[in-house]
Amino acid sequence: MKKLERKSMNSSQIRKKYLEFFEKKNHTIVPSSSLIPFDDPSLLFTSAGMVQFKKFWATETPIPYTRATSCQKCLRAGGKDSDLEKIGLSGRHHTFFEMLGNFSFGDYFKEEAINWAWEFVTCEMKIDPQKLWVSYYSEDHETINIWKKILPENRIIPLGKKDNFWGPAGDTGPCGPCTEIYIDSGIDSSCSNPDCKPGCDCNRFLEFWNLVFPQYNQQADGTLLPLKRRGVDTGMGLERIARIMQGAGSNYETDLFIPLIRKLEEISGLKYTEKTMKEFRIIVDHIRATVFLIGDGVYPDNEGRGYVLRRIIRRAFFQGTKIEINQPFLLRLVSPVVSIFHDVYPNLEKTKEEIESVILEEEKKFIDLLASAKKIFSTDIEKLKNNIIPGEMLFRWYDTYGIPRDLIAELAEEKGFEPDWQEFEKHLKQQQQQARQKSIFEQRREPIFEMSPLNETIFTGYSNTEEQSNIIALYHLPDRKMWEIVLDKSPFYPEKGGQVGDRGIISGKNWSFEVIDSQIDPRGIIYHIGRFISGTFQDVEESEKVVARVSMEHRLDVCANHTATHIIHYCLRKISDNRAKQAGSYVGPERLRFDFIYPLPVNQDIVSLIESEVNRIILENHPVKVEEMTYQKAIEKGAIALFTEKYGEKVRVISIGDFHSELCGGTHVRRTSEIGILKILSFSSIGENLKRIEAVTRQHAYHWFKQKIEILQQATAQLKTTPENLLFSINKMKKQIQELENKINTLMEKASMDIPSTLKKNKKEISVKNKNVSVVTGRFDGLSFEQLGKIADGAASEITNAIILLTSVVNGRAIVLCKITPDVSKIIQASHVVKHITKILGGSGGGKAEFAQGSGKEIEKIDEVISNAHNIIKEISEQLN
RNA sequence: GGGGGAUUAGCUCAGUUGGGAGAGCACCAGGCUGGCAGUCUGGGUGUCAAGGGUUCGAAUCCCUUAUCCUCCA
Repeated sequence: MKKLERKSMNSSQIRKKYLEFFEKKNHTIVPSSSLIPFDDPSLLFTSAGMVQFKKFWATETPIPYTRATSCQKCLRAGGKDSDLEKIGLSGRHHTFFEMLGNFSFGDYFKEEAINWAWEFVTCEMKIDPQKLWVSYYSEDHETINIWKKILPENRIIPLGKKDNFWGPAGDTGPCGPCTEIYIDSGIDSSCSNPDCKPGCDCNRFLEFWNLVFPQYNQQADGTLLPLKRRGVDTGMGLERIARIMQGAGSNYETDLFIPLIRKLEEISGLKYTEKTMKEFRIIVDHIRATVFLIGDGVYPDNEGRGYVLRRIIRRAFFQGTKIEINQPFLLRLVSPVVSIFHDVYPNLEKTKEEIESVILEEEKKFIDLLASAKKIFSTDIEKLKNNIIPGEMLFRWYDTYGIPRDLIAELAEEKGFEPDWQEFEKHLKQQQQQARQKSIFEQRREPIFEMSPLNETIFTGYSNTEEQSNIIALYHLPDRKMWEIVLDKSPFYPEKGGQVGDRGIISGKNWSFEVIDSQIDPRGIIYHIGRFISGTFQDVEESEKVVARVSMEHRLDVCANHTATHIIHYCLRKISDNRAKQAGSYVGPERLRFDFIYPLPVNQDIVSLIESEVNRIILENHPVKVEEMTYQKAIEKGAIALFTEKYGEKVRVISIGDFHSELCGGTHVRRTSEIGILKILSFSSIGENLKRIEAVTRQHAYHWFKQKIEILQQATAQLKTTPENLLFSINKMKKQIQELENKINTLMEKASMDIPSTLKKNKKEISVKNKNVSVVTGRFDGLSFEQLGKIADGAASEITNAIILLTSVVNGRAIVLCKITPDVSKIIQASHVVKHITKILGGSGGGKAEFAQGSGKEIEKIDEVISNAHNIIKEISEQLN
């Protein structure tokens, strides 16, 4: 066997060889960034190695290195590039995977990139060059000329824009041609097409390395301008190269997956065979994604990233039910995943227990959902007249209740029903279109002018709140009726890390502009959003000199709340023995919100303990220090980091006194006493183990106290007492009320003894449709509907064949209530009587056969109506005939 | 970001064209039993998520907000 000439290599060795190879070529080894893109809300997850370097190509601001190499953890499971549906069907796609890459930012280009890639594959990996094919973008002549020097032309395949032209990531930005390297796994795995070659969807040619050459900058109008800092961006899936190096049939039969498959065999009692392959693959793929997502701080949720995680966990669990596992089991796969990766990603070991408990909770919830799904299915299906389930019903199950399609299909088959999937797809498509259209509409932004290229805004707001700068772009936001200004230098802090964007004023020669929000984009450009308060957009000149001034009041409030947030975090950790963990925060000018994971029950005592601790620290007037240092150094010094990793730049560390420090990009007060005072307004549980504290500081706290004290003063004034005696007075009053109520009840009971005699006095016998009926009337002013109803009930239990008609005057209106005993109600209905009577009284009403009510405004007619009731009722019954 | 659904007693949930707020469990009181387990009798403990509107009358219909579930992006 010739295959054995190449030595099998495990995945750790491949990672190491790759990074070392490029390090020798003067690349800086950059650690993998988090799966959650740092400062990039446009992207759901890190989906490629280049994500953390994106802005290095787009801008011309200084960068720490021009060559980099990394092994990046990636997730493609939601948003723009999702592979979720492909998992299990192919042996080469994953939701979570690792991508090896080398990058050039305005340094080397196609020639070196291609030659080094070839050298690595053939010399380091020792792959037989005869088996390698490549593809290139058909219009990229540079690339084909380089390849021609390396391998015969019949193994160099041109492909179109769809396959071999990359980007831009959004509508604008860096993009360029790419070239891909494939391995031919032999004619056996080919499709039947004799013309089979790279680009074909069958299994013969496996693409494993994509070299992208960002060289253009796409403009909003679609034109391609040359990129000044053009470069190289390559990506090789670790799972694919491992498969090749280990001679495996698919990515799943490598050392990255085998231990997981073995464990799953043990749990399910089934073997990994052709029959169970799909389920096994989906489960082991998804558990990796789950472990890494939770490890990077994502929790199951009903929107955004958390929602993607929830779907992944549920899909995996559902596959489990197909191989007859019906209890929580995914958590048992966490340990094997951690064992595979703990060398490369040591933080997994630390969060392992938490990952397990989050997964268990989610599995339990999903089991509940499946149970309720079955209930909904059987109730709805009874309404059907034939055995076809309409698409609308299918869609409602799926869309509203989240019942998985597969489950619907299973249940339907079990009960012998036929789902109309075609109609279902129509509904789904309609929803997709609607969502897409709406989201495009929301983001309309019309440029008035825009300097090119647009560079990262220089942020000066840590030290200054006022800045002389130049205006380099102006946009109109027609949907929000607002404008956006971009400056070359800005003191405005843009919204990030939970802290809201600064507000303030930008003034030019003939205009001034109120900034109500500041935002930042992935390129680091700060947008000042707001309205013109004098002048209009036509008065703004390109490159005009302006003065940008941040609102001090706004900034100070925000700073106080941000530092207060850190102190709350510190106190929570102290009280919980470091078990509390920040899950998110909002730092605005009026209030702050702090969400955290806390595995213990929290009661009011703990909340007030936290509040007094925080205020003690505020009063102790500790200095708040800001330092810049490397990430490594910060962690060594014990700073708390919410985001696990970030590329080699310096990070900011905020320290309070000598007891707490935290990585943070936000703005803070200089000493804790500037916070003034902190009041916790609410403490609530917002989910499984997830708690929320809302608090106010500075004048907002003062106003809170002031308002409460005013209420207290009003209350004491009303009760003619002092705050100290307030509780005593209230208790006394309560007792008095109780006594009074008892008295009233006694009186009512006495009075009600008279009611039957009153009613009897007013009883008249009439004949309706040859049936003897007693008409009983009464007027009890001041009694409510409810009380009249009770009287009517009492009367109805004593008199047979009765029509009871009661009235009263409440708030100047005549209210009417009618009760008719069951046998009589078949002849004449209470609602008819009430409608008729209330009409006479200038009102209306209605109800059911035995009971009805209504009201009218002409109270002077009540007595007449009552004394005439038996006649009126006779009339009604005759009309009905 | 855009849809669909939900929110009713401590918990799980019913509530029909708008017409008197309900069930089971839990809870409280009393009885039976030597004690426990148990059981019988009695008791509803409620801002129908919040606010506004329509109506003689709203848990129910309309609008706004909050929270949760779910689908799509």
